[in-house]
Amino acid sequence: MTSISSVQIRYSWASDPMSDQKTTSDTRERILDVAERLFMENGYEATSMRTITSAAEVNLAAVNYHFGSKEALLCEVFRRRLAWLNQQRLQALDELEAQAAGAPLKPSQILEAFFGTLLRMGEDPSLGGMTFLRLLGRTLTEPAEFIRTFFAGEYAQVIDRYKLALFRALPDVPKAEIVWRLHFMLGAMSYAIAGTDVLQVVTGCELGDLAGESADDPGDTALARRLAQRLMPFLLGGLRAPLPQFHELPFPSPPTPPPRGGRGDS
Amino acid sequence: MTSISSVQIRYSWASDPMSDQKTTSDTRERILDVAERLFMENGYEATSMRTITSAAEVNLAAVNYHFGSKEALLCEVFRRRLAWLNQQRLQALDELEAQAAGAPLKPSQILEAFFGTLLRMGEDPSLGGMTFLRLLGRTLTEPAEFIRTFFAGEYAQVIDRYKLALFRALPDVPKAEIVWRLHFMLGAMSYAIAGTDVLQVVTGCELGDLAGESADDPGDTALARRLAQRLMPFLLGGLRAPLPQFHELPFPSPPTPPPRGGRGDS
DNA sequence: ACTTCGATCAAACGTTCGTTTTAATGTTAG
DNA sequence: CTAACATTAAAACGAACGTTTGATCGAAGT
Repeated sequence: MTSISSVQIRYSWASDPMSDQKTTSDTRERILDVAERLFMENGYEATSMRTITSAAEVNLAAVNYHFGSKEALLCEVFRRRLAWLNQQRLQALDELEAQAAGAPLKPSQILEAFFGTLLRMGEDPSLGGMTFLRLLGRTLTEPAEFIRTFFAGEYAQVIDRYKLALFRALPDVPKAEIVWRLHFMLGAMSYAIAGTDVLQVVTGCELGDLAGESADDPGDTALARRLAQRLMPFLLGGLRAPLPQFHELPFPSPPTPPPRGGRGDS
Repeated sequence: MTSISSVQIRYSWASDPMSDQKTTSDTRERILDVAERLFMENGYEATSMRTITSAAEVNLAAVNYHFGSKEALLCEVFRRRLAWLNQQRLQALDELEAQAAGAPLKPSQILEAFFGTLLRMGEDPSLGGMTFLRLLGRTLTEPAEFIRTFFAGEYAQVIDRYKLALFRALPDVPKAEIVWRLHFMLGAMSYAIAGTDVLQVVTGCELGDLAGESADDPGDTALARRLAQRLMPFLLGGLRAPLPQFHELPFPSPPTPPPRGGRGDS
């Protein structure tokens, strides 16, 4: 219910008639908002242009006019949020490192800067709220080529910075191990967000009980805050878990031939 | 290349002409094998019936004849693996509890029974190997209704048993907290598996270096083993992490401002 | 030998997809 | 007023989708 009334157009030109950016019609923003929600609810492939444009109450051709294609629409849905998010993440790391004055940061500080920045987006509906967080978590596993290359470009810089910060924060942990655990942490967070209604069924609906009612905004906001409180200790515990003891292969230094080669019947 | 020659049909009737099961044509199995791989590579929606049937070298109508619909095909792809997997999981828990003689199990034992059983499937190509594991990880976030209800039914029993085992293993931890962390662990594992080529790009391809060459079977087998060695300590560390201290809101009461972080760690 | 029946086949079904085209609209500048 | 422009509207495009149909094949069954 009330599916369209929550669009809340900004109308910045109404209070700022001097704006020279009248070319940016609100059709664009309305398409982006609706596409963000529908892509989250149904997935990219299962959401048709006609569903998007009719829900946004715009013409079918509007998407191709403003964005060029359906693929470009999805990328733009992410770009307008990820640009801000990853800039915030870099800025948060900058401030932490400046105030540490050369000393390595604490792992908890790094995780707070990376994951806390994201989870705080889930509390702010004007930044996409939980809708965007869920969409992000679900889309990260999409196998489509253009999505993977898009995310690779958007995340390359921020991941590299945080990786180096973790290397310095945990000098005794092998770098490969840190990369693996960064991988695990990203997965735990993405799934926890994306699956709040998928794995809830699996885990017996107890998360749903804790998440409060299914109201549009306050429920999601509370969920984001509660999720952050639960997730951060888990991630920190996993990151600092005792290392696995290897009988062999701490790193692939020797050009090890594939064990049990056999003749390839491929 | 050589995409079809790796089907390796069994031909059990060739050496066992007494088999009364001639009705089970190998067409069924060939469709399931090919569909499993293509659904993993492209996702469910982006994989067409024509792609599946032509790759399996069967007629287009064969899927509808043997399975009824595309949705039923996906469910059958999972059912033939999940039935065995979850039965193994229940059996592993039964044996652990029988040998514990009433005493609560150790968390590491429970995690090993649940996640180790799955990860060992990744080492056995006859059980689907990493192809099935990746498909499982990616499909768990699919928003389609029939997929969610299917998984809910397949996982209900095993999740409930393991949840209770964790409750008894960690009597001092609130049950809601355990459910959350079970949620996080499932996510970390699923993403780590599903994203071995997605998040690899994000994390800088160092996991790919560790995973060895891109050979079909030995690479995946080695990856599954290495993944298990890395993942289990992480999950255990997260599960046993110190509990978050709540200054307020064990339930949603006031609109709390964002808590000023910066408490010491370690 | 004829029937039966499950399995496979080619061909077509109607629908929906993303995109394009062409015309009409409203606004801005000269 | 008009020319130029950016935006929206309606309609259609060809292609691809999941599914269904009716014929054909081949190996039991009586």
